[in-house]
Amino acid sequence: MTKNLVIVESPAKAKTIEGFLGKEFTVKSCFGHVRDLAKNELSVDVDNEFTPRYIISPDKKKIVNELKKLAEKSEIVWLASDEDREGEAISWHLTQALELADDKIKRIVFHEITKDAIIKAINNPRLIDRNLVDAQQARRVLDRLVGFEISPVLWRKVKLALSAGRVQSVAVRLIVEREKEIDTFKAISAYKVVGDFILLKEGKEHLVHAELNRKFENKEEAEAFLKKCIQANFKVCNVETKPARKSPSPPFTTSTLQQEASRKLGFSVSKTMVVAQQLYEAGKITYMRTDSYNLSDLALATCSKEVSELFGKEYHQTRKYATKTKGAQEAHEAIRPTYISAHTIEGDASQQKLYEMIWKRTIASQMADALIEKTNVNISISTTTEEFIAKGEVVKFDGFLKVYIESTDDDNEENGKSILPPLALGDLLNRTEIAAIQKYSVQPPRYTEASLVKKLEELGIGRPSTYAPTISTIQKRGYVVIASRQGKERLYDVLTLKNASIQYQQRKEVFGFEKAKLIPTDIGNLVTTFLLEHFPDILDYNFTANVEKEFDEIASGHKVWNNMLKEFYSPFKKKVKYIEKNSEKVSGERLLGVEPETGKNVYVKLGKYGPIVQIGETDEVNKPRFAGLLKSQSMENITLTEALELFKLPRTLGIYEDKEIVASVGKFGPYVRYNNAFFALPKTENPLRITLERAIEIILEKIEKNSKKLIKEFESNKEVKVLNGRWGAYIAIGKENYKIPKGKKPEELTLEECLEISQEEKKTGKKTTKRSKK
DNA sequence: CAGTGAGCGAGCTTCCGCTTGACTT
Repeated sequence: MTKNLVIVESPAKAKTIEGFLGKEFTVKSCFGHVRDLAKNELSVDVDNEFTPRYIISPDKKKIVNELKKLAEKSEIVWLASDEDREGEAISWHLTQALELADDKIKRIVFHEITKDAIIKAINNPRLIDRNLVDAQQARRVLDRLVGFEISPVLWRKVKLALSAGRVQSVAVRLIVEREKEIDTFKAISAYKVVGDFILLKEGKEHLVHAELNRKFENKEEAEAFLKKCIQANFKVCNVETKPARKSPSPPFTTSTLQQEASRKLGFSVSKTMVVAQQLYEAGKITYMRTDSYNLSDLALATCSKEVSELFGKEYHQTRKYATKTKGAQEAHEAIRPTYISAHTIEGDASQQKLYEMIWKRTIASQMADALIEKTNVNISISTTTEEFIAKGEVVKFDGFLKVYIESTDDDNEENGKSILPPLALGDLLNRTEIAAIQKYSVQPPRYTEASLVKKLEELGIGRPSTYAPTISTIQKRGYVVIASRQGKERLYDVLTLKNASIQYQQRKEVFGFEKAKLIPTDIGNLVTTFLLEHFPDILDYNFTANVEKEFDEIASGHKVWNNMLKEFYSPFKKKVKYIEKNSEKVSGERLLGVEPETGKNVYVKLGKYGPIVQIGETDEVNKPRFAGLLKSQSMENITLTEALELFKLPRTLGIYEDKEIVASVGKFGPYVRYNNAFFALPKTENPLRITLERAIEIILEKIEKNSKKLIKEFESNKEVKVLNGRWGAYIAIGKENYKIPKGKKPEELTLEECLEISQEEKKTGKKTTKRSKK
């Protein structure tokens, strides 16, 4: 019987800490919050001091019971949840859920998982900070009020099952507004001039590449300049060398890890988190949901040793980074390898790549600046005052660059920062070619998942644990999609001076191509417009920052939490009621034109199940006709011709083996139907255009694939099957499915083994998976 | 589950943050 029960949030952490403490301590994890507001009702008594009604979260009942039993047998319960607002609340909820007496609990905190830190924490227990808990309650209740009051307004005024929230609505707004910027963006162009010269020195020819120190607004000016160059002499008129230094980036936080993994490894935000979680659970890295740049003293010391041994003492520099992130809570360390000495790890390719990146970033953060020598050489032109400038860069001491180079979102800086030939004042240069190239300004880039996270973090909106879920929520609600945009072609001018003649040329370039970016949908646009009109304060980019200030005042005891909520709620609720009563339903209806045959109006608007086209008026005796838009179309861009075409569905494509093939769009997207079965069309196919041949191909493929679904069947018991599913092989018995234990080959399973596995899983209480209803 | 889109109105949807497994066209 142990005397001490320590409760932390994460099970991996519990395991590590148990090793540090003696036999007298049992360490358990509560898996985060154990109580919350009930899911399907407001659960806040708004007329009575905003008293929350908490329940034990259904998925935590088991763990709460277990902890309760252990707590009863213990003398002291050490509440060791994270040292931040949520962590403090978790501890307080534990005292309530486990019914712990005040004299039985001790609250302890530590920021790093080292033996010293834990022992120190145990020796310095404190009480639960009720002010901090109240700040969390204010945060929780505010989010509930915002979400559960505004969402129903959207159901009635826009479309069913939509949602609004302090974080998600602002995230969507960012994407919507970026798209607007792109729509209204007008590219302007200027002529950039680059020159190639030859330097003759010591019998050798050296090539010098330089750029003019100004741009020209139009072709005429550019041409006039080139003409002046025909007779000109080019001479080095200034050589300037100055030292510069580059410093490494701080070690990773959740958000910077997501950004860098996206740029360097092409990982989605959620993939990064899944892989990081695996590394964490395997004990390879520290906790992956953090906003702190801090490294433990132990980590600093081992980095110092590692750098010195690998590269020499002169490469090492101890650095501590201060957090500049708004609202950071810094309950953890930065993300770093648990053991710096492990340069690589075992694991799958994703784990290895992500680990290597974390290792390099951590090590580099404790390395010396790179020392660089930058050289600017000015080249005068005898016939005019403009000058060419050649830039060179020489790394004198590589420092941290030996290990790690951070990438940026706009990796298109091409202008050569290379080594320059030995240019000296007064050197004469021969021109080989001077070109004036028309360059267009670049439209703002659409957000990637990772760059959206970066923006949200800058605004102090969302937390490390919610970045990935937020991105998936706004997609699930249909506000945004991840899609690519084809680039468009345009011509640009190139004027080239070679020998004594100027050649004029037009070249083609593709611009605006973007791959896998966040793009708003019609619904995203409509909802954002609606919310901006009626709830501008909540959609304000500073809303979170402002309420955070109030949460801080609650935490410091200068404000009472339910008073803060009262101040917010009274005007807010009034607004909600007013809108319910006075605002019209929005559908984004737009008149496209008239149908030629009938002269009836053709509209596009948001219907109950998504965007639709309507021919005729709603109040006519003859009901209007409707057709849904294709996924690739949008309410904003659809043309009358495209809209009318939609009414050609369903389309009969032809006959295959005596049966008709029909293409159309259904509840689940475009499909072809054949022999009473449905075959979903891949994204690349359009039901309006698909040919009979292609449809047959798709049908045969699917039939082929289905035949492979069955791995094994048993004569004596037809109920039992081994099937191939999306996540590999599984056993299906009637309508229940069972996992195949690791180490067993699906093809070799016998009927007896299958039944045994199903019995086993039922007994261990594992939830068997039933076919989802509906 | 693969043809809905009016209006009536039963019963439903929805937030953010903390944590892991379980999840099967």
